[in-house]
Amino acid sequence: MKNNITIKEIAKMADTSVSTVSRVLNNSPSVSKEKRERIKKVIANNNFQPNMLARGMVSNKTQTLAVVVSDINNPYFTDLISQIEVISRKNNYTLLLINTMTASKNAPEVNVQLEIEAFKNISERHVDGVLLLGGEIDRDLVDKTYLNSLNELNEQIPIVIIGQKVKGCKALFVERDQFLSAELITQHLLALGHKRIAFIGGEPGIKVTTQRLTAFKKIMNIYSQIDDKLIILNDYYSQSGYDGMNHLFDSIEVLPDAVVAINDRVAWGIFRSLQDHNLKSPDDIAVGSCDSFPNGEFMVPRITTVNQHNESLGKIALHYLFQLMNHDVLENTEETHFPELIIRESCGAKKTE
Amino acid sequence: MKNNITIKEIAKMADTSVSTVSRVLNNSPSVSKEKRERIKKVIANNNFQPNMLARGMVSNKTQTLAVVVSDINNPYFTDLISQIEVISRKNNYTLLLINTMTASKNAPEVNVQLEIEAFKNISERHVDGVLLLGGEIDRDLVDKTYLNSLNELNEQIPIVIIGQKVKGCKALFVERDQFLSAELITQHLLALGHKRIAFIGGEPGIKVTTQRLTAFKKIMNIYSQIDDKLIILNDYYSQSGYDGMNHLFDSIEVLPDAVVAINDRVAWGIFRSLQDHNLKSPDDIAVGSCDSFPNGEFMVPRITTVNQHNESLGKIALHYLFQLMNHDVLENTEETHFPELIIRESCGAKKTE
DNA sequence: TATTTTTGTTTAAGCGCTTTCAAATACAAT
DNA sequence: ATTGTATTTGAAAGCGCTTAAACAAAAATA
Repeated sequence: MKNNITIKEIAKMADTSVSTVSRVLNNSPSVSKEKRERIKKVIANNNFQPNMLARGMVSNKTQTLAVVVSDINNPYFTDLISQIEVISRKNNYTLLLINTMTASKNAPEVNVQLEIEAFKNISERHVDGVLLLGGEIDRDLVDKTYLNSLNELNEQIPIVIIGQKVKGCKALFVERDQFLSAELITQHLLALGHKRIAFIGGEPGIKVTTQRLTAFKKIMNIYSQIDDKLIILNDYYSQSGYDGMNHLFDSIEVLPDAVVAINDRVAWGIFRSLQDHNLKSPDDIAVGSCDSFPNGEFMVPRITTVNQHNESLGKIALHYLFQLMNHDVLENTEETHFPELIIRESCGAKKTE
Repeated sequence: MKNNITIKEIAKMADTSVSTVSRVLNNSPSVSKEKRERIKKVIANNNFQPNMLARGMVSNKTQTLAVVVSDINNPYFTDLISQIEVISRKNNYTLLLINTMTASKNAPEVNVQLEIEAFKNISERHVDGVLLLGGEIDRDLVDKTYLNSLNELNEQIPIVIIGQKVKGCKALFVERDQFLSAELITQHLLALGHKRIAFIGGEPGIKVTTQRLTAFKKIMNIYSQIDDKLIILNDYYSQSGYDGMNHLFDSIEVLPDAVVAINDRVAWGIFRSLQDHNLKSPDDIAVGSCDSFPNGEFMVPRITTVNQHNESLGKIALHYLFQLMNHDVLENTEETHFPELIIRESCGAKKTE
């Protein structure tokens, strides 16, 4: 492995001092034109790359953002990350990626420990900012030790969390309205004449699930009634939708008219289960979802779902993070998006009694 | 933002020298038991985290691996990354993520430039190793400047590439057999009695596509014949499959018996197109794919595809990377996996003439 | 008791940069 | 020539850590 050339050697070759070279590297003004040119030439000829560690030591800036994500295999998160990556790169930041896999059902203590270690790691690395996407913070009851550790990191480095606000957490939150999304799809199904509606998917004890389920129940209580046997939680994957729907077939006498899935992937599993029982959506059972995933328009049937405008979520989060990093007074972005119903096929047309 | 405590202050508080504190941090032997305990206590009480930048400066180790990936929204890559992340973390490495988005069809020069800048960034950051997943390296004709830049980085930092070997590239390659995967699915379709077979998806000029297409043609030439009008390349997404199949409906008099899709996502688009034309797979047109994606078993119809054993690819790549980083003599992993046909529903049963 | 060896500790140099401060040079105005 | 001012430059300190080398104290050997 080749040793890297240093600023010292550049200085020697350009017959000047280290400080002057440093000045041209940082575009400091007070360097004479000819000297600047000469130094630049030497830098280019030798393909010199300043060592960021050394720079970071003195400037206290690493040009690095940490992204802590609970499940990098979830398209919702990768979508966010790719947004974040592009904007970061444009602003000269590189991402440190930490996948805490909280979504996989480890024992809660394990997950907590994993994330706390991530915070420690981040602290040691002196990144300039932190983005937290999902994980322990999403639980209805956030672990106390965890919260302390997060707040402690927040004293050192600004943190922006994409998720639902947590009491006692001092980081900045960027929220989506999880209630409204579930309300929209439930209302839509009711408006189409469906009465007996199931709710499938999502993990108990996780805020998103709790909030969507609460909204579902609220709307159902107003316009119809709830059958608790039709509520089946588990997680956010297709398997969960498949198992959930199969369970209904196995355990219920009267099937529901419609199903609300926690997201499109769960809906996918539900479609598969329906097909296995020679039933079709929407003709036999309508299916709507609360969270639009890519390629929903190619599903069979094309899925009716709720778009949560994830496309600008990363941008907003970074907007705030950069402001925190600059110690700016926080200034609102204009981008407040409301969830939006995407009507396709899977809920069917108006049902005539 | 709180200032971090330093080793110097710890030393003062523990009434000892900086070097002794450093020794207990690094588990060096020659520290008396009582002093070690005392120092450890002070460290714990003050929640001291050694500054990794400073450590990196002197040790020339950053405990960081760079992952350069061309499309983080592609489940194939996120799957790899999550494997890589887990193993790295266990070995005390954190990932620097760079998404070059080559998969999006920028002008080639733009992509090349983007990756070259990524290499520069990586070089500045003095990471300990680099993993390259897709991108420019996947082209049939790799750009010369790009290759130079990659080789140059490789002089400084060990690089492992998951992809097809490139002549003149000095990094280490971990390959999958792209020919065999396409052969398997093509043979399977032929064995079931299908004769007129289309090939949809993939990007021209990209190695994976070229190799799979070559294999497809080879097998077709032996057992049947090729109709060039049935070969439609584009990219790797569902839209591409949808458009491709629609194009066949619009432009061809005699539809094919079967289709080979470049991957499951493209197949998904094909299914949607078939449905739009009131056709069904496998009954009307059989569809097989070369590259298994998660949840294929929930598709309607359940897709017959080829498993390329991605589940151990990341592990193997890291195995080699760690060896390179240790300047070990390269030692083979025992894990040579061959692609494997997963027979589900979408190719149908044996066709009777 | 003197001498060597072992063990524990500190001092100091240095990793590659940035930045302060003081010195040197240039130029203009007197 | 003399002074004042503005512009360039370089020496040196320091960022937080590791580590080689020097030193001191304790233990082992003669």
